[in-house]
Amino acid sequence: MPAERRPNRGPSAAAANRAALIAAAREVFAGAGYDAPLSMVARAAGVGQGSLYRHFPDRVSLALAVFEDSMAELEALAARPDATLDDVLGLITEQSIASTAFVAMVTVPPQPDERILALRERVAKLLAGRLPEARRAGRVRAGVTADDLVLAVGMVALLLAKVPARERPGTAERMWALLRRGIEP
Amino acid sequence: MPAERRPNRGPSAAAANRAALIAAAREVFAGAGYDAPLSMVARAAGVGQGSLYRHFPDRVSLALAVFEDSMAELEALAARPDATLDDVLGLITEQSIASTAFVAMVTVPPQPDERILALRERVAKLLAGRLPEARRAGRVRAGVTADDLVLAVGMVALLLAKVPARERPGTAERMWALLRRGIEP
Amino acid sequence: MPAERRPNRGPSAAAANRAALIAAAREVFAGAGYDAPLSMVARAAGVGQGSLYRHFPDRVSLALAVFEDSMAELEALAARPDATLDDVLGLITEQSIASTAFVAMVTVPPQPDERILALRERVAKLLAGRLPEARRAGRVRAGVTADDLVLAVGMVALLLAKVPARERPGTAERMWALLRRGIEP
Amino acid sequence: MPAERRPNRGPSAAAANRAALIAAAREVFAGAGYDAPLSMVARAAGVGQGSLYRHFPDRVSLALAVFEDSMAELEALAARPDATLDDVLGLITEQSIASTAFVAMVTVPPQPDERILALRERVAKLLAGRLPEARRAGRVRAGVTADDLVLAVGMVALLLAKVPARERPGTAERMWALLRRGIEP
DNA sequence: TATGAATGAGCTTTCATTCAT
DNA sequence: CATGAATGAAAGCTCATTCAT
Repeated sequence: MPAERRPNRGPSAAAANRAALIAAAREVFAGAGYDAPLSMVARAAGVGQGSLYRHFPDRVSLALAVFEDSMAELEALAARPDATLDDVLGLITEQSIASTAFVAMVTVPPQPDERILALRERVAKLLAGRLPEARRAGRVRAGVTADDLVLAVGMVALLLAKVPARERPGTAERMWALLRRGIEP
Repeated sequence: MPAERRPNRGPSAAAANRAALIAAAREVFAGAGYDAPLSMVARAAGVGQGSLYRHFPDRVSLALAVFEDSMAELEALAARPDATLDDVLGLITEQSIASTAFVAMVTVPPQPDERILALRERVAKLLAGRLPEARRAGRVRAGVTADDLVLAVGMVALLLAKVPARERPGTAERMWALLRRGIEP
Repeated sequence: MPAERRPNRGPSAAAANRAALIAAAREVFAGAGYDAPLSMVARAAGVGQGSLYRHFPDRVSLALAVFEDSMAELEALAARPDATLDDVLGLITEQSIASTAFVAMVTVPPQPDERILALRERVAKLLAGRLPEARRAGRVRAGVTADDLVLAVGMVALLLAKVPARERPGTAERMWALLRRGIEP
Repeated sequence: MPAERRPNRGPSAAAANRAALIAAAREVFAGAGYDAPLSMVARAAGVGQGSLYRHFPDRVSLALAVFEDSMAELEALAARPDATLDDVLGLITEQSIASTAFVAMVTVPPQPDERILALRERVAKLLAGRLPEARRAGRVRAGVTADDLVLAVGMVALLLAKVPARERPGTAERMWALLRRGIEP
């Protein structure tokens, strides 16, 4: 009688498990950092280790899934015709504060992983999309590229990741005060 | 065949071992980050595990030794009467490029270790010392504090740590182009 | 040639592993003392280190499992209405001979561990339960407390632990010959 | 410049070193137990590790030297014509309280080491010497042998070793209250 | 397909012992 | 002959990954 084994809820549970894993990973990555043990994620999701590996064969694929939401949110904002570059940067910053791992990983990939680079491209594209208009509006200097912005965003995210959560808003504020002036004409 | 036991080179090897450990740690920290396994350092130094622990009882004391040189160099520059804030920031940036771990650790301590915080203080003081003059020279805006500079410096170092070595100079250049404008009046 | 990797026998091996670990620990504790390396237990059980730690996260929990049988046996005897104090002491002595670590640990806890102290309490209570009757029967002097008995029992167990197995019965006999006279009125 | 190496005080220091090692070992064994690191002994003695090994090639030989004093004290007492068995047992008990390691090791050797067994013999002989007289004085029952006494003494010492120092006198008292009655006719 | 136990590699740390100086 | 650094073999423990059920 090996204690109480969670019942095999069958294939129909697959989608629910997947969702639970993503939600759990979001929490865990936020709380314990991107390097948290995967077993912690599985436990938090109430799911077996094996299921985690079935859905997400490695840490990166789990992270990608976790970050997809944030990414979508970002792209949704960027797609709105009235969204300015500042709006986009603002949202990224908010996301950095809430989930440093996401922005840092997306903008400054820790390993040369194909899939992560793809994400980075999406961010770059999204920023590039807002850039011409921002230039016209006199918000951005000529020399500043979308790549510069990606790097700046990532840089701030890396910093925020090292800062206690309660100091993040203030720190983000201070760094963007510098960077914004550096971006403006 | 147990591999080849390293001969006991005796006490005279102590100094050489210590130096080898520091050099190896510098490499390893640069390559694999500040969290790299200490055993890797010992291996890279060609030194037994025990010797590493004799010389440096914990990770921080090893790091302090590794970074002492850089710190001294920095303080030497800051002590020269003709050194400007830009000179100091420039040197820190160079150091960030060469040894990202140093600047990142000093400016944005990963753990609240007494000794690391002391280093941070040294850097902050050193920057603060150059600040009034830089303000008088019209190089720095009123609102910018030494703390802002420490954060900025750390932020760039964190970014450089994630970037392949050969892209570091260019990346540092680009980020400081933004930040410098943010700092100036 | 990395030796021969043990095949992963799957979850069905869990119960068997647990039992093997307990059995191995009983042997190892008896042979090498309670301070024996846990890795030795894992090896003796033919089980990976990780499995040992999964089943028993620390030394104490392993010991508790090992000793639970003995404890139950003891309490079963003490619960019988016709059991005398001598019977109980006799059984403890037998157990001391067979598994010195158990009695020594329970009666004279090496560390102030909550769970071990609880075991000690169980033994003390169990002896105390038989004491009044033994006094009435003229088998125990007035001044002798249950605590005295616990100490005496532990003391003998410690001694037996240091004595080669084949000399244990005789040694126990001799020591109890002294102690019994000390206990009687 | 490797710090401050203790000067080599030459051969004449040998005796002083030896004495310092014995004194240090006595302290260390008492404080940190018989299993304390030998390096701790060397440090406490202000002596190099190598010197420790020169004087005492293994832990046992160091222990023997440490215990020789106690042994001599014991034999001196036993040699006095007016010393009773009780006196000798009393002194052993005192020694047990002060330095549990000594009595435990001498009376119940942890390993079958020739030299330790010899010590045990000395204790047995010493007790045997006082036994006939104690029997005549009606202090000891006929069946009780010197070996019984050695075992009893060792047993108490083992117990005391497991008991916090401040409880030792009381515990010794209680156990000997039992044992003494067991010994008397 | 889900489960969670099994596995062992790898890391940190300690310490007995050796040995160049 | 003293010194103390060098050495590496454990030991404890964690975790990514595999795999029988």
